[in-house]
Amino acid sequence: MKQRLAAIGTVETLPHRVAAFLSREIESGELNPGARLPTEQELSEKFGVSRNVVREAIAQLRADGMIEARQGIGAFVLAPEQRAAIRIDREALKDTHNMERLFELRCILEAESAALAAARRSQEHLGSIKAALDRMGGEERWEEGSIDADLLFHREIARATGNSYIHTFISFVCEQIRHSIHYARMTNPLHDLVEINVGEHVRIYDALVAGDPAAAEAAMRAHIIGAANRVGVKLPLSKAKGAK
Amino acid sequence: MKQRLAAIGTVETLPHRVAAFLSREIESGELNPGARLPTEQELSEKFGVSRNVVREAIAQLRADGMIEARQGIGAFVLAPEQRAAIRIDREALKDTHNMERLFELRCILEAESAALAAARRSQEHLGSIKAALDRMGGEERWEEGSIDADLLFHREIARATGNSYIHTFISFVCEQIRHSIHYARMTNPLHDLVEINVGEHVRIYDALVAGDPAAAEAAMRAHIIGAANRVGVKLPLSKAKGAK
DNA sequence: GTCATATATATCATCCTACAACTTACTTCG
DNA sequence: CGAAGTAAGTTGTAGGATGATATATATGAC
Repeated sequence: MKQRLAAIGTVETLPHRVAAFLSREIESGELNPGARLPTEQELSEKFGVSRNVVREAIAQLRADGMIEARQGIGAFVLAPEQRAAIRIDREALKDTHNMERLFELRCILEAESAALAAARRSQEHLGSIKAALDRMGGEERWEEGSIDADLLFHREIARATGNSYIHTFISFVCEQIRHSIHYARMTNPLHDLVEINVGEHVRIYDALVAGDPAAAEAAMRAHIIGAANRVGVKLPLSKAKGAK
Repeated sequence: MKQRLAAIGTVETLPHRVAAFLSREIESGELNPGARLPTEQELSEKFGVSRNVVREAIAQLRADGMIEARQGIGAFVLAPEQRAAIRIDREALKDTHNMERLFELRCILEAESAALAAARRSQEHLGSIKAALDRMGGEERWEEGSIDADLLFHREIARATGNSYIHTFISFVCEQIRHSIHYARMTNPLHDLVEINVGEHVRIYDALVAGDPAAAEAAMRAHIIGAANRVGVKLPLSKAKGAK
């Protein structure tokens, strides 16, 4: 009877659950910055787990800069500004509004990055981007493979900017969107096939080859807006300027 | 002799050090994705700490999606794409090149966000942005206060986009830059006073009031390039278009 | 010999206790 | 009244014990 969804190895460990609980309590504002958390012992009693489990949970929050523990005193909630990590709540992404916001962020990041990539790409970069492009169309409709190739295409463009932070941020945002779409398809098999518009990708690639930043940016912007539409998210971007 | 820098309560706990070590080993490629980590016992012996400490360290890496632990088998390094969090190594930011990259990312994020903010800002938003602006100039040269106000100014603009993810990302990047500059000043007191160009901020604010996205974007871009220059980082942005 | 079952082993997951280090508050004594 | 010392509470670390899970080995039936 111990059913297990096992969403790809996410075994939902005890520390993870405790951390998620506390994290939510902080995000929601029940625990304001400066507030002191209950002691480890109180938490372990409250959740019915060992103090060890509580400590592992707190270690997470601490690493993220959400709380600060001071020996002999206790643990305190830190201000949101001093977070040491960005983490996106996947539960929240089930809300279409948040999905829309994430696509908007992605658009901002990728559009300008495409312009940078067009200006800086090397031949080696173009090669790996082309390879991803080929995989995308040639994957004979094996969905996961096409999606992987799609993501790789975007990551390789981010890499071509030569800026590792841009690469990290774009990879992260894309991956969050991928997970979110994956989940949406699990629960609602309406859109059974995620269409990938190869034409849009080719236009981006051509602009990169031509080394035309403005064209690359426009093509990327159009592509992401299109991709959002295809999964049922319409972007309210102000900047659909000079399209097509 | 137990000297302590005590960078604001960062007491350098044992799990933190172990996590940092493993994290570096993964980032540097010594532990490739798919590779198996040493067992918890081996690690505890290697570092001379208890297994408890090792587990807290691993809990961190797990939460970040850097490794995956499977009961009965071991812990394995995950591919960079499946990170669940973005974290920036502050050690790496001591390198000017990385600082430059971070400013470039910030420029991309904030420029377009300023355009969005200009299109969407409410009166309430303008009020809090103005408040930050006033604090910035009026802080009678108390550095930390001015810097706080500066950051608040940028955060409030990000908030005015109405997109919480944009707010989170911009806050995060700005905070990393702040820490990095703070550190640079500690070790190298050459630039003793971080100048804040109030004029640039006013131009951004005026564009927001006017509801002019293009002007807001241009002003923000010019400001960030200027800010980077003032701390000794020159941005190689391709997009200094329509400058002024 | 081959396959299925049972056992042993390795590893992570959790729990428990104990002590050290640190802070705060109280008590005691001058 | 003041200062030093003491006690209690809290986090940090250590170490061992047990449960859960996966792999490898051994055993036995056919």
